[in-house]
Amino acid sequence: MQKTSISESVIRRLPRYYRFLSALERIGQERISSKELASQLGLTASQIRQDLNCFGEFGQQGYGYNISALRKQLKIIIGLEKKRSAIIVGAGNLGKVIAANIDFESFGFCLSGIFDIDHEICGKEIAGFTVKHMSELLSFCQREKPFVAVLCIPQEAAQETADTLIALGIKGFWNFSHCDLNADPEITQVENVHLGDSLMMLSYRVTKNNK
Amino acid sequence: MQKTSISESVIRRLPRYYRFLSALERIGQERISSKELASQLGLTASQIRQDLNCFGEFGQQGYGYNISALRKQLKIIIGLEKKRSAIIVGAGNLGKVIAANIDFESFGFCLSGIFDIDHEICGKEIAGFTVKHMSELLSFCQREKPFVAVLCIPQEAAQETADTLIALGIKGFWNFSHCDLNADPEITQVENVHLGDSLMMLSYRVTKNNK
DNA sequence: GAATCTTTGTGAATTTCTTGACAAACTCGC
DNA sequence: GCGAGTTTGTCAAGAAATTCACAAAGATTC
Repeated sequence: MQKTSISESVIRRLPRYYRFLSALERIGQERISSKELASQLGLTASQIRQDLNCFGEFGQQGYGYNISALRKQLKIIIGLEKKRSAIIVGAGNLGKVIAANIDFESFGFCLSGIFDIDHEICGKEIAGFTVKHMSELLSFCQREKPFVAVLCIPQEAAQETADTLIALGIKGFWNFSHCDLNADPEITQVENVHLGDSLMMLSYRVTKNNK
Repeated sequence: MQKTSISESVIRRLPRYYRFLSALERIGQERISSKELASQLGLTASQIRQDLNCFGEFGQQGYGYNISALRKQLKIIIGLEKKRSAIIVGAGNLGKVIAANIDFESFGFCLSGIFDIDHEICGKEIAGFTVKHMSELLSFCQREKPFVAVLCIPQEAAQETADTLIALGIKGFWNFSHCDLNADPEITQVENVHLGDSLMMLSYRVTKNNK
């Protein structure tokens, strides 16, 4: 299906396509051409066709793309039809908000546990889960085999915790810990979220625009 | 100072450089070569030198870069020494966490107000601010001239609210509203944060890696 | 202070990404 | 069911980003 190794640039655009097609499907639209899609997303038609063709031929000449069929394909490509077990490590402010507000099911995961090192927090209930202590990680992982971990811990602890989790079989990290994790990309995938970086980019742009 | 228009790819790397140099400064390191920096960041030395040279000549042959001097320059380039007024619009779960956990001062901004449309929420105190009702936006903006707005509202309301804020003089958006805002890039800067997209990219990668 | 070593800044080469162009294939209206 | 109109998939051209390579300049050693 996949023609050759997919570039980062293409991968970054996939969620946007998926999101947009979902919105179109919701309002009941049936078909769309690459040209129309491009104009709505601010891209070129050529780029969209090129991107989609990395994964297969989903369109039809003279017709365009069937929105719900294409969305379904993208869903499979991105892996969203899976329900991979995810745990949250670190139940501070951020951990809590993520537990309560991210609909993991929509993104190919299913939340299966929340852990923290602080005994004060353990035992409390968050988003329907009782927070467990980190010392229970080993037995939990052996039993439940979680696939990914959401790291919401201080950066000092992040790499060490990540290494432990990798040893316990974790295959991916959604990392909110203000640092860039090291992990063998053949084995473990890392998606770093740096809100600070994002805010700095905004700062750069408004600065540049208002010199 | 700036040689030519800076590409997106370079801009995306700037915060990472800044973050890393800050960490080096904190542990008391004085100098670093592009080679060493590259190996620690997983980039090439050439790329780092090329990137930095977009903004000036900060290094010295045979020595490398002085960490605290370079950090200071980056701070200016990114605009972090400014203290631009920022407001949060939408004081739900996400708005609250951002208000409480983002150190705006470190990123070139200074939080000056929090707004919500829900009368239940207005009047409550968050991060030292009393939440104001949206109807007070006009007079607040005329008085305080906030520079950027953090949008933490449902996507249905996002574009309309953004348009209102642009009319009130807002020059940048840090947009958490699950949609891509439209705005004239000559006037208004938009930094969209899509946690869902980020999680989808993780899903894609772990899927691909475990077929 | 001379010789060697290190490292920058930069022009050119290379690689990657995006856009343009068009034949082939399908749709749609009559 | 025919002809005009659309739109795809793809190859090639063009643009952009990254890497290479090296002269020039300062650091370091003896």
